[in-house]
Amino acid sequence: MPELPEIETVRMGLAPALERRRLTRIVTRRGDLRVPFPPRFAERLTDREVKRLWRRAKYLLAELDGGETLVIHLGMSGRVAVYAENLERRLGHYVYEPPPSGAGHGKHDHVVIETDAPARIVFTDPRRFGLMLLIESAALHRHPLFDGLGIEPLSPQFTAAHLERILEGRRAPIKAALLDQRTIAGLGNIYVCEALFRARISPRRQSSTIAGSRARALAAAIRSVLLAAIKAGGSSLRDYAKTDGALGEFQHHFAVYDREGAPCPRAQCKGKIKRIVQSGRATFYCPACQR
DNA sequence: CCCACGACCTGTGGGC
DNA sequence: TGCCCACAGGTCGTGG
Repeated sequence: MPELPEIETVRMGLAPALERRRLTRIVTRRGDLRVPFPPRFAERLTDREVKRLWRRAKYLLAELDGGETLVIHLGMSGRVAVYAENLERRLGHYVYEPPPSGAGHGKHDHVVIETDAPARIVFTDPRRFGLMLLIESAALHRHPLFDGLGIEPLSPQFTAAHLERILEGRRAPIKAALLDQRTIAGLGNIYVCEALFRARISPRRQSSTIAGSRARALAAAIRSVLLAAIKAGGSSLRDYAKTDGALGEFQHHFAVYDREGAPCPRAQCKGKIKRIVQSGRATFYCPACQR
């Protein structure tokens, strides 16, 4: 479920159970996800306190006392569920109360973390493209996973001028450039398609031609689609997005994604949504109003 | 450096 | 009804 708005939704749902809480018990059910768990993973987490939970690109980052940060990526199919007992008023509205006895024992439940909230956090990932790492907090920005990442699209530094500069001289189609995490951090297939639609820009357009008013439209579209998706609790396709098990709602607001053949939702436009493949991934757009 | 593509893994939905 | 294959929110390594 995992682009920036979904990760941000998970972060907000997880924060009450993690921030300023102590990790009391960690269980891993296998040796690896996309990469092996770090050596002595459970021991290094046990009895640590989470100072803050933040996000960079599509990574969730739990900064621990003791100088390390727990890095979590959800890959394609990763999910996080929070089970908290009798904490409704303090923690928000968790639907699982008390936790079902089987919680954390599903076929693809790979990691279970308990905290003194008290809460049980279950990480599920059928495809195992996700990862969990421990990295020294002070060295995070120099770590290979993070040092080449592009700008955060919701930061004040993300402007049309910045966008124009990072697309300068690039020959790849704009769809591919926006998917590249070194250009902008956090966009994925859904929100790139949706942002290009909002900006009326063809996904096939050469990146370097996006300047001036087009850059302004695209920067604004990226920001607006991400904010709208976060407000809606992210998008739920086959799975649920939120830590309380409820579905995100933004999939009901897709203009183009997974809507091949549907009429273009833009007023006055007579176009029909088309599906093409770019660098191996599906792209959806309206050939009539996206240029 | 820049870009395209296949690989990684499991589940599911649609077509026959 | 059942089978098979194409495809799925992301990265990463390789090769041109």
